Order: sequence, then structure tokens, then C-alpha cells
Amino acid sequence: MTNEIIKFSQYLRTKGLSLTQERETILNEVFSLEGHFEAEELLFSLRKKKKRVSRATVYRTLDLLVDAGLVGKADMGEKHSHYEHIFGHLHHDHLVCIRCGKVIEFSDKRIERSMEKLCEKGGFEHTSHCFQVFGYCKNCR
Amino acid sequence: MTNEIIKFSQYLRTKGLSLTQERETILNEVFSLEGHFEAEELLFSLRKKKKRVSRATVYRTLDLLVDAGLVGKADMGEKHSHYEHIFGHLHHDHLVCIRCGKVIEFSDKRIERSMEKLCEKGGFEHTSHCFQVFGYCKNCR
DNA sequence: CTTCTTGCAAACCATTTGCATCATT
DNA sequence: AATGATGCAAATGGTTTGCAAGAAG
Repeated sequence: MTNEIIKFSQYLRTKGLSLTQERETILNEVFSLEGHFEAEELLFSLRKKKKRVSRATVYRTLDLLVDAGLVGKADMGEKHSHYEHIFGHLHHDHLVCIRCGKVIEFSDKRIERSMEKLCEKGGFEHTSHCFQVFGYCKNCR
Repeated sequence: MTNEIIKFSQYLRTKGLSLTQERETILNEVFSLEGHFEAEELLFSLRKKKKRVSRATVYRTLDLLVDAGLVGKADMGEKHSHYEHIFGHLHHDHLVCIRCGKVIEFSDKRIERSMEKLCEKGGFEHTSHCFQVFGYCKNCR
């Protein structure tokens, strides 16, 4: 049993919910995917492996995973959301090109520290992987 | 004739487009609104003043204004986008609470400077007002 | 003429929801 | 029994688009 599953089932317990087959299947798939993914990709990926989980359950479970702090949800300027698993990964943020959609990951200690201070002062707890900067990349400016 | 309109019409010219009545009406309304607004609010606001512009034109013009750099478009975790006019305003960013939706504006010189450097290094031009931090506010954590 | 604009209504499409069914306690 | 979970299909709702009609050059 991996750490993610333990954390997820702990979270579920605090909400009076339980770790079902479907939720476990989805969690595993999420953590087997590299980098960002979309809800539809996840669904497709499950279908390919003959793991049958309904679209509704995928969306419902993704919400739970986000709330549990295991998955980050981010808007990349498209109409659908992007997700990524968080657990055990270094914190990083995103530069998103609003023209071509390219996502550049970055991680800057100084910015992190300043953000921490700012959030602390305002009582704001920033969630990992949700720090987005929109703009134009090299090719699109 | 205000600066915004000059800038907009310059932008339109570079694209081979023209400053129509409707576009001017929308631009003026956008710049008369304080703070953030939603496309639907803008439409409602125009209707209230008996300025008849179609929903489609509102959306089409907002896209142009964003592209012209006069309006910022930001996602606040809801299904609709939020906009705000940029011209003549101090740059500021957003802390967005992903539970209650509250938006806290902030402006931190140190972060700005770090961001500038980072973007410069990567050839990334960050657009104003598009710097979003998602997380939990004081009341929701 | 050709290209740009607009308004209308229909289409889109990611996400959510109502409901019947099944599982669990 | 009561509560929770799932799958299906239908609904939702912000946004986009096809199209016909009008305006501009």
C-alpha cells in the first residue's frame, strides 16, 4: 500500500467516506501518469487498460483528490482543467503561454520564500502547484 | 478621446480591423467598471444603459481587448472567466481562495522583481494582472 | 465586389446532476 | 432501514460559431 493511498483513505475517513475499488483505481492511475493530464485523458487511459470507471466517478474522485491535497488542479487557459499529482514531488509552478498554450515549469526559491511570507501575513495557505503566471512565451511575443 | 481608445484603435489597425460603434461602447463600459467583472455582468451593465450589443459581440470584443493588452482575463476557479481593465492601473496580482472564491489583491515588489528576472531569463513576457495564487484563505483553511 | 461586423439562435463541450441500482453498515 | 457509491443519460451554462443581413472601403 503506497503512501498516497494511505493519505487518501485517511482523508476519506475524516469525511465519513470510504476507499472504494473505483477510487483506488483512479488514484493509482493518477499517480502512474507523468506530468499534467486532463480528466478526459485519465478516463481514456483507464479505458485502455480495461478498467471500467464512469466519467462521472472520474470527475467526482478528482474533486476528492484535489480536496485531499493529493492532486493539483490548474487552469491553463483552455476550457478544460489540467491536473497533476502532487505527493512526493518537488513544488513547482507554471508559466503558461496564453497564445500557444505551452506550459513551462519553474521553481524559484526566492519567489517561494516571498510568497510564503506574503501568504503567512494574510493567513493564506497556498496549495502546491497552483502558482500560475500567464503571458507570452519566446515564440509568441 | 481617451488613451484607451487610441491604444485600441491602434491595435485594431495593425490587425486590419476597425473601431466600430459596438467596440467603442464596450471599451467604454469596461473602463467604467470598477475592479473585476464577468462577461455577463458587462452585458447586463450595457443593457441597463440601453446600449444594445449582442452577447456574441461582447465576447468577441473582450477577446480583442485582451489581445490588445487593455484587459486582463483571469480564471478564479469558477466556470466563467473574470476580466478587469488594465490600462493606467498599478500592477497587482491575486490570491484566490479555491473554497470560498474570495479574491485578495496583492502587490509585492520583491516578487515582481524576481518574476521579472525569471521571465526575462526564459524569454517569457508576463502579462499584467495574470499572476494568480490559488489556495485557502484564513476562513477556509 | 470584397472584407469586416453584427445579431440571432444553435451548437459546443467540459463538467455536473438526477435517478435508479447496488453495496455497505 | 439508512447512508454512501456508481453508471448512465440528460441537463447545465459559459462560450463559440454558422449564417444571413448590413456596413465600410
